[in-house]
Amino acid sequence: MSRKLVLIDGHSILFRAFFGVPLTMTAPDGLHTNAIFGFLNILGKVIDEEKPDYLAVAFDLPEPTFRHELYAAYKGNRGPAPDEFHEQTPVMQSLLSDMEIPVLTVPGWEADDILGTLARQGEQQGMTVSVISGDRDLLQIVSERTEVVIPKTKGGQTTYERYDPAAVKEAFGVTPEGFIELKALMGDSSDNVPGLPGVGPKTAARILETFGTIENAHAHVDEVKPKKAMEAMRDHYDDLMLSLKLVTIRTDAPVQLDESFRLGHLYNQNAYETFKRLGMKSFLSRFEVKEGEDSSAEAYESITGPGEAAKVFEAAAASGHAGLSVLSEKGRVYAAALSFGDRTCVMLPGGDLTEAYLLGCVKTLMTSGAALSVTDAKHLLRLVPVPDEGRIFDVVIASYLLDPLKSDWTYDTVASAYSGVNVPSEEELIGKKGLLAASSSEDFPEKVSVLASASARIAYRTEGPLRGKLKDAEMERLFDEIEMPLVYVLASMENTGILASRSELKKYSDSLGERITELTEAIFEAAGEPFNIQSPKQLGHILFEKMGLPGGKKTKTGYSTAADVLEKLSAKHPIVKDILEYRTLTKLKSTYADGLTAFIEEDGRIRTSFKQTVTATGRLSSADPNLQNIPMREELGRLIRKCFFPKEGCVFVDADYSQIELRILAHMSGDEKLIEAYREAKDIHRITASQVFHIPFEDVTDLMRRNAKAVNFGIVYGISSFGLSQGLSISRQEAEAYIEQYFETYPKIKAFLDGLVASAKENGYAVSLFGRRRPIPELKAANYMQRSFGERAAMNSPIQGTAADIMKIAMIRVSKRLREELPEASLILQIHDELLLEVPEAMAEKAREILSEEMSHAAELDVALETDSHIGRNWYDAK
DNA sequence: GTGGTCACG
DNA sequence: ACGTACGTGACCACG
Repeated sequence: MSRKLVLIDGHSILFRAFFGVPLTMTAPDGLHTNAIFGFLNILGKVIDEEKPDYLAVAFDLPEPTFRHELYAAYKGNRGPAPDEFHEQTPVMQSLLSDMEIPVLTVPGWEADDILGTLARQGEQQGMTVSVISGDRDLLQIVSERTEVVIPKTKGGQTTYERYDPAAVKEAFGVTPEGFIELKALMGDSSDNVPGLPGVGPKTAARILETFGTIENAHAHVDEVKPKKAMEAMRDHYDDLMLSLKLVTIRTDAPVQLDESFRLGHLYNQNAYETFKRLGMKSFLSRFEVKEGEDSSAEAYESITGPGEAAKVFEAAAASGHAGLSVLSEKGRVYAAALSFGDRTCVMLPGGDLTEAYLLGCVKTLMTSGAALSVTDAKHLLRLVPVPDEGRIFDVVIASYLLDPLKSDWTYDTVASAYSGVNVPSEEELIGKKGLLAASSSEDFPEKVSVLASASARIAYRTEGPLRGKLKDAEMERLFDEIEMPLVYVLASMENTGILASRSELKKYSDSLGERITELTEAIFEAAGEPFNIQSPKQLGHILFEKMGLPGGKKTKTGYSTAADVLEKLSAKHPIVKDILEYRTLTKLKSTYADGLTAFIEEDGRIRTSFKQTVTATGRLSSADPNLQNIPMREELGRLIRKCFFPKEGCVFVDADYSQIELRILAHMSGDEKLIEAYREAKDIHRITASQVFHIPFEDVTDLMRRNAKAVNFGIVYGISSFGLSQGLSISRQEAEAYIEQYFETYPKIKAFLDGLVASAKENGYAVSLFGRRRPIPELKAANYMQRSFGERAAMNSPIQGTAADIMKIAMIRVSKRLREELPEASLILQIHDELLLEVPEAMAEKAREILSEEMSHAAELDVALETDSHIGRNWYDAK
């Protein structure tokens, strides 16, 4: 069986549906949904009957295409469709996207061209193709492998007119290619094609039957009958040729049929929510699970006694593989669930079954050697810290690796993506405020049981498919050898936390407060009135309207008051400097001094949450609070770091990679000159300046070095002359010259970056050295800005992603070495290229050796990975 | 909830 | 002509 491609002419089907379904149908918000409803009915039927392997829908853009411009003289007589129709088009497109169906629009190209192009590509790839359209305009692309299907609705029954080459011949007396000429002759008023005056379908068919082609008919124009047609052809042949061009569907549109067209999970969580929002209840039955029902967990067994629980845990261990979910908050257990074989068992602590007993069972299971599937391994490991020996598979992390652009993976979204079932989300069950807040409600036991059992069951069920997908995507090792081992490290880091001094933060905050008061008074004085300095709107009004400073407007909402704008104004009026200082100080006070104080727990420590499934590139992120953006660049802010200190008897040991991303670039590009520069182990920015500007190393000025450094940054970010000009405050032309000189000096880097973009365009994703993928859908965008962004991301992601991979490897190895050799030392923070340890003072040097060694050797590249390390009594001194 | 701003790598 | 450097998270104002 060859693969089946179904292509849908979106506008024409939606338009048909609009007139086929009464206009009375609306969403709760009043949006008409009749056309959407009709479209979905047709779509459902098409999928059931055609059983496509690949599916896409093409739409016209509202902009004029070149053909319309070409024939601007002819006024189309297609009456404007009502607003009730137009309002449904974007909603339809977004719903299709939710259903993971590619929606194709290309500026300057009509949907017909997109469909024709994809149909031909499908044929070339050996597929059979069905094009679903509401009209016959597409009949010319019918071939041995491509049919056109036109749905007809009669009395609520949908039937199909199917056209293969024979059916076209039978209905119109011409071949599909001949259909082009037929249409050119007879014209098509709805498409602004004039045709020959006085020539209708009959005459047109007769001419083609007699002469075969228009060209041949023209060659024998005297023989063309009737006379009227003869004269028309003789006098309007040029117009006819234009018509021919106009009606020919092109097959060279800039679209590419690939695996992204494969039919996926139409009825997923996103689509479910959109259907609900649109009030289209009748489609909800297509989802495997209705709201509130949880067939994925089948019926769960409630286990109430310790003996019974122990047996369940034993049975789960004996089965070799189980899904496990332990719901807990602040160390308090609310439920545990186990899913294995066809059983799903839920245990709520209380009565005979104590929390401690349950935790004992969980721990035994985790160290039993059984394979465990979970939806939040880090949470489990924080509750039950076990050494990295078990076989734990976190289905959320696996889902993230497969689609890192979706940053909010949770068990319910994993369920809809990889098991095809829909389960209620945690928020739907217990609300946003957490388990403790929900525990007072009457139906809490049922809700928490559903939550735990669904989570355990989903984990158990989706591990298989996810592992298969990881393997297909060549990310199995990344998952097994980096991401999962890292979870243990992160759990331990989070549990450890970092000490922060309440009193020092208070002192710092108060001193900022005093200065802020002074500045506020000075600013009000200068402005002549009090106002909210923190409101960009009010500030813009004062500066640019009342005080008349030259305000280059920037944002959509009004004047920009961003620091780079204000800095240019700082010479014009003293108030500007005060405002900039006010900004800095209030930021430091509210976000850091006061903000962090609120996170200090009873034992004096702050525990951040390291997020492993958020970034597009594979980096970690830190939240609640974010400890990865503690001030550093300015001295005043940097002082906050003195408020972070190690516990009694300990010191901080800190190490950071030296220009890891540039070194990765040198390695991956294989550029000998850059590699050699690193081998010489000199100041890399200075070397770059010396090589790019052809100046002896010793003669490089600070300005040259600064420029070279900015270029190096730019290269890593995915260079653009505009970006570099911004970064250096120079003209675009100068920036362009720098880039050109840089690429002349390091030709392999240019080739490497070009290759990254080409490869990402071909595959749809960028890849790191360790196989981490980052999809870049923007590369296909018609919009220049979006596409350029995609190209920069294609250059940056492999570099940033590789750096993230290497740091993760280093963390795993450092953690292991410390556990074996310095068990009293703790890894406590990661800041992208930096690690911070808390170490008993006597072992500081040893810890520093381990840290530098493992970071440097986390990957063996063609250039050494060097680190800078420090020891200090607080974070400020350790940097 | 979104946009503007700014802290970090 | 267009108008951005890559990757994050937190706070504030405002509708």
